Amino acid sequence: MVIARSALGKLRGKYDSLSTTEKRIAQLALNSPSTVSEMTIRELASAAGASTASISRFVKRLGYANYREFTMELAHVVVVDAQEGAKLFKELGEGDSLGVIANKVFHSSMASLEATNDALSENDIARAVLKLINAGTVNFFGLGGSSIAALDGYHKFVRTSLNVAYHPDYDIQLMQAAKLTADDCAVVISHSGKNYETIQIVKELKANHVPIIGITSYSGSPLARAATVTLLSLTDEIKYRSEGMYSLISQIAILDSLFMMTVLRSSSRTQPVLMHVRDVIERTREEP
Amino acid sequence: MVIARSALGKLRGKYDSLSTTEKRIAQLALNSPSTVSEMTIRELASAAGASTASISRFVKRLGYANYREFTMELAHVVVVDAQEGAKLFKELGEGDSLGVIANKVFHSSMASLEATNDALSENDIARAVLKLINAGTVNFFGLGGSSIAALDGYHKFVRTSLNVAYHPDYDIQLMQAAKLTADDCAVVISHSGKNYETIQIVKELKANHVPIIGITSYSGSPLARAATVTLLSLTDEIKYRSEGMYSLISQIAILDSLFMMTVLRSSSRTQPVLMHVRDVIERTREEP
DNA sequence: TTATTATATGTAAAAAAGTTTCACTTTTCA
DNA sequence: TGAAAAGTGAAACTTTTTTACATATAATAA
Repeated sequence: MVIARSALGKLRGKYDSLSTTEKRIAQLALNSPSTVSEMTIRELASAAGASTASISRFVKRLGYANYREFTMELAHVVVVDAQEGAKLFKELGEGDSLGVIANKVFHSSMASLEATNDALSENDIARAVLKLINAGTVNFFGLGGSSIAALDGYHKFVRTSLNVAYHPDYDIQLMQAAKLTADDCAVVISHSGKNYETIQIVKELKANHVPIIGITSYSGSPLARAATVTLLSLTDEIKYRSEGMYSLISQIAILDSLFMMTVLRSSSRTQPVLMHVRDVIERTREEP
Repeated sequence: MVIARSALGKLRGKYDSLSTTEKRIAQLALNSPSTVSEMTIRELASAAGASTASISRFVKRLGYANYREFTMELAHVVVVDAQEGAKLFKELGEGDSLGVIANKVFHSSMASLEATNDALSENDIARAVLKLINAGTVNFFGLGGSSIAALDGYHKFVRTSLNVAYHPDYDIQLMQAAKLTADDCAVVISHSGKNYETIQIVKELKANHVPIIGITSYSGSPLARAATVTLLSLTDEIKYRSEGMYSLISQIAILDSLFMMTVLRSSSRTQPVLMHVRDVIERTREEP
């Protein structure tokens, strides 16, 4: 199989065998492929001081079927080049355009999702799902920035057959926690995992032996230690001013996953999945 | 530097506002950009069951000067895609394990972010940021599922020097809308862009000439048409039961971007960015 | 509902782009 | 030196693309 030579390669390769006029044309294409790729045959002809006929013959001699094919390949060259150069934007530079800022934000989010996904263990997920679908009531807890994720969890799960509860107010969350039992399930969300009020809630839950699904970014945090199952919402390593920003998206994606799995449970066709959940749990009784 | 929206981004961004015939054309281009990039206008017309005239108008509507420019950009996409490598996730199979389900959810989210990022135009972002930083008060509106994104917007922007407001209650949102003026700014979030209550709010805002930043997934929706600036939160094409699920993450990422840009404004070191915002706007006065 | 207006779409003519023919010039080499 | 070969541009010709126009269809208002 013959490797596809780039347009510039062909140009350089045949350069010596070209006539004077054709060399002029080739020169133009080699010097500024991007410009030439956008020219019509007439424009190129006049730029090279040649006739359109010469250009037409020129591209055929290079092996292209027609002029359009030639410009197309020139354009490819341009793209590849541009990408090589653009690779490496790490940090947000001071003079960055809005487009670059947007790119950076989106890619940080995507990196956070990727990291979070990588860190999830099937075993933990399975245990979490089992707790959820067997719970009398499912209760979401989250304060400050994490209240958004908690609210989202409520919004999603309220569509299922589960009994769910969430209250934005801290005092009510605390009272709610006091009412739960070992038959219920609590989903506690906290980026840092050590917010004082959140920990008060966790203590209350522990006192009542309520199963806790903790969603936090720090595996060593009080929340992570106290939780029955911990799901980590990792963030992209490059931090801006507000590091909690990208963890929200990871938190939500975790909730999405739990939601999807819970929904699938009710579908009879996906009963096998549920069986599999139990299997996974049986198979791994050791625990962290 | 103006961000180059990819051809696919443009296609996805405008897709919803296209006519039936044009959707057919767009579909072809989205499905096999490489093939289409090599077609003449006639071939594409017959492949799409349309006239050459329609194709010509179609590419102009997308913002290209002529058909050749369009095929050229499609060819670019091909190169970029080929380099990305294969993305092999398809649908969720019935017997999929929990780990696979999680993978799928996360990758759908990432794909949604990618599509959303692709479809954002720097021009639109710039206009949105300018509206925000010059507004007397910034007001978030969102009902149902989108209330979460609205709340998130409030949470983020409340840390800035801007005056922000958000109320979860519909009636209060409506009253709040009635109080705003042309000096304020409204951020209206709605996945479908056509929720009845949301549109009532939009009408109220329009009556008062309040600038509207619309965040929705459908470029042809009433919200998108009414908004001063529309930012599209695209979702991965593969839909599950609840398609709004992945748009939340895109919505949040858009808000993150706006937030970052707004924050950067207050840093004196990044004043150039702001200048650039104005530049971008000056430079691009046409367009919808 | 019907009239009216806007939107979509294809046909066909015009314009633009690209290719080929042909006559003329220059170069090559016996 | 002079025939054959190669190079070139003008113009005829073909193909491709755009635009103008007419018609159909959908949306909107009375």
